[in-house]
Amino acid sequence: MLRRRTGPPTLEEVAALAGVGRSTVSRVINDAAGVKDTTRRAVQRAIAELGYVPNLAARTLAGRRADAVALVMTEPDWRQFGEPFFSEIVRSVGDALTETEVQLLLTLVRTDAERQRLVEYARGGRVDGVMLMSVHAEDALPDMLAEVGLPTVLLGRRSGDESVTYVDADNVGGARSAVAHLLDTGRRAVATITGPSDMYVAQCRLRGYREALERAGVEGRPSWTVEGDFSADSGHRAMAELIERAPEIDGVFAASDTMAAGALNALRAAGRRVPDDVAVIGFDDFPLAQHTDPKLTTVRQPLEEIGHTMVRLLLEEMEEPTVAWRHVILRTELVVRGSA
Amino acid sequence: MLRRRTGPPTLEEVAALAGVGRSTVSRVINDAAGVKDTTRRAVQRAIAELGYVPNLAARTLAGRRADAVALVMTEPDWRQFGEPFFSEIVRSVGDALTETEVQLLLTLVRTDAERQRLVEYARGGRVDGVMLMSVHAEDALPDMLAEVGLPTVLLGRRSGDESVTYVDADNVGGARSAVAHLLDTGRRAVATITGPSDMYVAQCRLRGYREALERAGVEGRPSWTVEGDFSADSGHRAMAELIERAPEIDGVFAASDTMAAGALNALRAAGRRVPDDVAVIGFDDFPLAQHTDPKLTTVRQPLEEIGHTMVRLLLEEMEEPTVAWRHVILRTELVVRGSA
DNA sequence: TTGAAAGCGCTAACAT
DNA sequence: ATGTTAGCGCTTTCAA
Repeated sequence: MLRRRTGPPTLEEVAALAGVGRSTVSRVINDAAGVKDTTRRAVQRAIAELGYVPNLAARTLAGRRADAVALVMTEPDWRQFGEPFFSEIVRSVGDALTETEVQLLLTLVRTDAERQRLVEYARGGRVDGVMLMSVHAEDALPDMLAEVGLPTVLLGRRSGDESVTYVDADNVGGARSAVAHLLDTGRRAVATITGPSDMYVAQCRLRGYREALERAGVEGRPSWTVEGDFSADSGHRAMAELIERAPEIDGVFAASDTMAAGALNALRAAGRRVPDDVAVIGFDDFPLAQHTDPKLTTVRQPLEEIGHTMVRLLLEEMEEPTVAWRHVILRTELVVRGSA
Repeated sequence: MLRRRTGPPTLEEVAALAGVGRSTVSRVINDAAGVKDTTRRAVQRAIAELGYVPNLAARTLAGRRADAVALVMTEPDWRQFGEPFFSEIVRSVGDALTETEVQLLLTLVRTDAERQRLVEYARGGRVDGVMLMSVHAEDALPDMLAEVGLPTVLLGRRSGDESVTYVDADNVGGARSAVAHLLDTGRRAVATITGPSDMYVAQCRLRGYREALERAGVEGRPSWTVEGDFSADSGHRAMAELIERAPEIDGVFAASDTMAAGALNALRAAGRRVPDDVAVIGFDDFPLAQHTDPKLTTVRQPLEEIGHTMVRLLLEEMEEPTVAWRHVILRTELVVRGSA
């Protein structure tokens, strides 16, 4: 590091210049009570004059916290990064933190080397807590962090009995209400395009679909369920397959709006009118729907609230560490727009 | 897993368990030479047994570096975040760092409070260097960092005489070659949709446009230049305006492919055939063009190389701090696809 | 090849 | 209200 001549100004130098003791300076920069106003001023003047900035490493080492939290994105498929879903989460997490003294650190974990580096970084005490997005079922990262007592919050669950604190949307309920809506509006043969069956979120949405059918006394058929991978392309292919093998369907619930958009295209390409012949509802990965079809009815996830809640849980856990993990499931909302 | 008994294991505890001194353990974890092989093994065993991870704050304080760099995104308009341009840069920077011990920290700076927080974070010694993306002309952040001797690299310039080390694409040359291509392929009345005139990058691309016209001996008209804001919408509006006030144009150079996409739509809406009636070239914010029009001819920026170069410059500067700032301008490439 | 000891700059008891 | 002091966990001379 360049400076090291005398190095950057230290608290001690400030104290000397202000003619006070170290601890007084410490009190001033930490807004502690019990400093005479004139003294405080003198110290502040010295700080300004020297351009003093506290050494965070020293502060952390001396027992206080790192005043930083990490928002980790574990995504091998890098293109996900640009998705509105993520940028929306990042934005809301940033918003929730903007009032605090806590610095938000976004980090990427793609390879095992990066995973290892992150663990060392976090365990090394550089952050006070970690939020993880898009964690896959087999990923041990959350456990590696939580087990060491580092406050950790997950966005979504890896499975039905997730042990780490998490915030999730009510995927089952959301799917159920979407399908119920289709049935309520006169559709009978409602199909579904699911997400990858090894993802818990996809399982939940499929469960919701099934529950809605069951509650309405509709006998679903195996041919009404096709698996996609959340991408628009897969939605297109799945829809084409549905048209082929179950021409009777008049409603579709897609486990993501991206797939819903693909399905819409496939329907139109096949000459089916939407929503007259077939109605489509997608599970909303948020503002994306607006880019694809502004009239697509969707199940909206409360992304803003998810971000805020993650931050709240994390800060709470940082404040007073608990052994009890907490799980929050947020309600979704069915947004009915023109074309469903 | 038991923890927090006395806190996480320290180097000292490792030393005790291994039956050696502190410094020996330090040497082992830092891969320093001069440790007998059997000793090294013993230490490693102790480390594993205790699950020891070095305290990074202590390490940093003791004089070594933070082993982290920040990639800062200063973007009030948050929606930019999802742009392929940024995700591509983030990806390539991450790639360039993946082999190193350096942790990449992405941070967002939207408000002044966040700006301040970042400065304190960086000056506080938590990162060894900073890369900044999408810095606006009036932003003093780069200076605030560079002036304290913190290695700093900019993506793009704030003005013609940028003082902080930067990496930029050859915007003038890229624009020139795009327009030259249009002229070479028989277009005469080539218009341009510029970016915001207060952004240096937009100025450069406009300059390139003008230079190309001049070199070809084509007399440009004021009505051939319309200002957009890099968004697709603005491209659409600008094109509509061009059609209106300069119906003679048969070629358009847009300062971003996003605007080019908007322009394309406007042209088609107006019944102009593309590229038969009007050819369009956009300055590529990278993979985006593929989402809009796979046949759109574009000026491609070497984003991968930009990211790598930023990292290289930063690491070099971290290695041995220089007073001399360095500027790198990378060549662009005209990618001719079907429809130009 | 190894250990002992002196800080790195700060916070937080504890004195005053 | 303020100063003194003892660490926080590590790296790094300097001896041995």
